[in-house]
Amino acid sequence: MPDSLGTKPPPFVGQVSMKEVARLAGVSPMTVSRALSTPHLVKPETLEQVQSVIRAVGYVPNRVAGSLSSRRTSLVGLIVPSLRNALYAETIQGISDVLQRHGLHLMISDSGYCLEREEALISAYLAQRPCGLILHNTVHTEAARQMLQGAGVPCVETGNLAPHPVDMTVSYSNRAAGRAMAEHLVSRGYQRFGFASLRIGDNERLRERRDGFFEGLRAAGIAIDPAMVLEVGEGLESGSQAFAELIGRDASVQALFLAGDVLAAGAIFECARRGLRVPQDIAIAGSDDNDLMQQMIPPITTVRFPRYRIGVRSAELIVGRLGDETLQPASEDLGFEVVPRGST
Amino acid sequence: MPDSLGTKPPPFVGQVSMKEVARLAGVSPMTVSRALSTPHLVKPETLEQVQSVIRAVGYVPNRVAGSLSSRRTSLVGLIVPSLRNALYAETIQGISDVLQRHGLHLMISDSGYCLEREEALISAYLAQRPCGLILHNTVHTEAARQMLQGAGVPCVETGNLAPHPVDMTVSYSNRAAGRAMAEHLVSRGYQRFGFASLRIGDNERLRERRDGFFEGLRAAGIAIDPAMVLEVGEGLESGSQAFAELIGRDASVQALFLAGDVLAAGAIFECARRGLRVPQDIAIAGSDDNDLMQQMIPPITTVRFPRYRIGVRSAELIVGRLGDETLQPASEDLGFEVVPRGST
DNA sequence: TTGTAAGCGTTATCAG
DNA sequence: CTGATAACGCTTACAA
Repeated sequence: MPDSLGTKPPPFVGQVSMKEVARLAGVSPMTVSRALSTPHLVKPETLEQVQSVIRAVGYVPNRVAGSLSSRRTSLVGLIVPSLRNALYAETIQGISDVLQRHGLHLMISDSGYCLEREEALISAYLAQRPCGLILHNTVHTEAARQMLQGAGVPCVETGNLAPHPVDMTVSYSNRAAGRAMAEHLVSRGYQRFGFASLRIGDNERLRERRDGFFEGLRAAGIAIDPAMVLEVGEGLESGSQAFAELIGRDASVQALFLAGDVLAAGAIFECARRGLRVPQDIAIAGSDDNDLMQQMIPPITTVRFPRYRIGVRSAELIVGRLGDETLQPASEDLGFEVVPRGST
Repeated sequence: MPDSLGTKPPPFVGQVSMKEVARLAGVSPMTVSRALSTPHLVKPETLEQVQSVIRAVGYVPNRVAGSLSSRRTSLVGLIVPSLRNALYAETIQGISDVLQRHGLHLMISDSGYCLEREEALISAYLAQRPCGLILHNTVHTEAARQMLQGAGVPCVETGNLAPHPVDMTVSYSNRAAGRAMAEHLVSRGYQRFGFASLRIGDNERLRERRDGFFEGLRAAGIAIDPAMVLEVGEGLESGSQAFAELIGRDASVQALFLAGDVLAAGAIFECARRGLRVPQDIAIAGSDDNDLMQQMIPPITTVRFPRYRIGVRSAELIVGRLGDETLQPASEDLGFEVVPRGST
């Protein structure tokens, strides 16, 4: 996969090695190593001496060598479906905040919602011997599962409650969220529903959310017309289109659940353009709360997921495992919240 | 900085080493190495033999060892001011897309808009011996500059046209963008202006955009009242507040340039709530185009920056340098575009 | 508190 | 086309 990037004498930072620092400081390399990793075990004067040489020559330790020797890197790998999506940004920030506090570094890639690409990435990441792996996905290829299981690297799956986690999970239940939204809408008295989401494909999270929604409706004795179920692309524009399509198919529809991305906001914009009143003429609910949902006119009823917290807990589980390898596989359900607003 | 994460016998993926694979395949480790990196240099039958052992035992090469030996990693470091911000997401995606194509991996952190934290991150990243570094920032501490210069690692600065790049730059001119927006608004006939941005602090990009705006107004013989210049927090809500504050200070203001984040959209929402007509009662312009700006009612005039392209070109410059170390420092201006819409 | 010795698992190099 | 050998720059383990 990696194409060759030239084979000339490669660039390298280390003009100065630990050995050289040691020589200049008149100590052994081991003492320099200690001065860096366990300064309290070095005599103050020696420490001072070493540190001054380090500063003088601008020595930057080589973690590649260090990692090989100690058999431990400071890299945590993260694979998300998409980097563009603001959705994942919150989680990434949570992960990053925790890792940074612990001197760990985040390696990140996107699978483009493709399981085969995820598999390739997992393999490439394992080659870097990361000290942890976080996957925003709970469905993997068989090969990927095997690699993960065999690797013995702490691994957190997130984005959905995984029934059979490879190792650890931190998430919320998309199915329950969908159900809860159905219950909310039913409780408001709506009877005729429409549903749109991003393309589901391999996306277990969306599938669950949708199925949960249908389940909730069924529980209330309501069936949704298959013609009123849509998959569309990303972006506000798609939300507008989804709205147009659904209302075109059944003008008497009373409530739409537009699950994912900012589809619901796009629908509200479309309503405004058409002069439709929300929720009097039609109710609209979304998922993934953010300040746009809150600021829209009317503000949009959504399901809120604790995305930042999920990032934080995912990273914390990795860090915890590093500190204590006997920690058992954990599965955390961080829940969700239906936020009722003016749009329903 | 890294706090100790336990010192027990560390976890490791490599149940199987190259040596072991070699033994099982009845060849030397070097042949296994070649089978992996330069398969065309290995006799087909030997290759087949080695590959089948690799599959059988699930061997995952250890890139840490490989990197140490070859003195070359496949890691590119990226430091952005914030991971949350959708702004950077586009650029990150561009970088990631290119790196992935070349078998490189992205290490990412956020500096939280803090130069000292950026410095610490640069140092930590250099310790990983990355094959490239991308900084979404052009102003650094003196120590950071020195490290970067001494490191000899390909480095791209972005986010603003750097007058004195450490190595390479890929960007657009925030100053020119500010000026262009001033010219646009002046050309529409507005005379009394207000300006709000996120907190500027060490953020050279925002400072330049603001100064460019003032410069453009001055060039048209227009002065902006210092009381009509504001700094606010992030988010739509802040945009609403900025609007409220500015209009409160001078009800006769005709046009607002809300530079940064989604401030302009927040202002438009506030107008809607107050029943003000845009642009008849007041014109509003923003920066950083995205589909929200486009979908708002009215759609918002903005400056559009080629954020995805910037990511792509940044990564390409790194990759290019890896392939040919004699490539000279490049500085690319990818420009920007004022997108006139209904809000002005 | 410091030092010595022995790797860590690859790849560069050169010989065959 | 294949192999032997010597690094790569650090840390672990043990000794002094």
